Amino acid sequence: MKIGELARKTGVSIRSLRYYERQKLIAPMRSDNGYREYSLLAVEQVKAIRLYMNLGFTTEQIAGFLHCVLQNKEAFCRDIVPVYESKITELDEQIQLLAMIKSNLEERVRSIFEERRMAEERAKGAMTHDHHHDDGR
DNA sequence: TTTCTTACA
DNA sequence: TGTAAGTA
Repeated sequence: MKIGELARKTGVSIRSLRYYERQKLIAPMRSDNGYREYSLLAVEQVKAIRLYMNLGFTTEQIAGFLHCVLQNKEAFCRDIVPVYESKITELDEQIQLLAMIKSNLEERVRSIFEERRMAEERAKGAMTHDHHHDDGR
């Protein structure tokens, strides 16, 4: 099938399909006219690629274990485990970073309300205490 | 009409 | 990733 058909069957844009090829995730043949010719396997291949990209893996990482995954259904791919583990630690780091950003924002909100309270206190105090301001003379 | 490559208001 | 350009 040609790229247009594969795009329809997978829901992936033609642009992305060509990009995957550049990233060595798929290797379609070329017909005489230079058009990419995909086998029927391409459909599941692209779906697998989408799956791993959605899990946050880079195209480079995917290129590494894709073959094994497509044939052995992931269970017997030995070199895929370390990739998963590194991804997990990476996620832990991101979680920590996000936690810091979150607490930072929370702190900002607290200080805003704090300042507001102080300002309101000052305004209330000014009204109760009959302050006579001299005009200078 | 579809696909190809290259390049970017 | 989309899209325009100029082909084959």
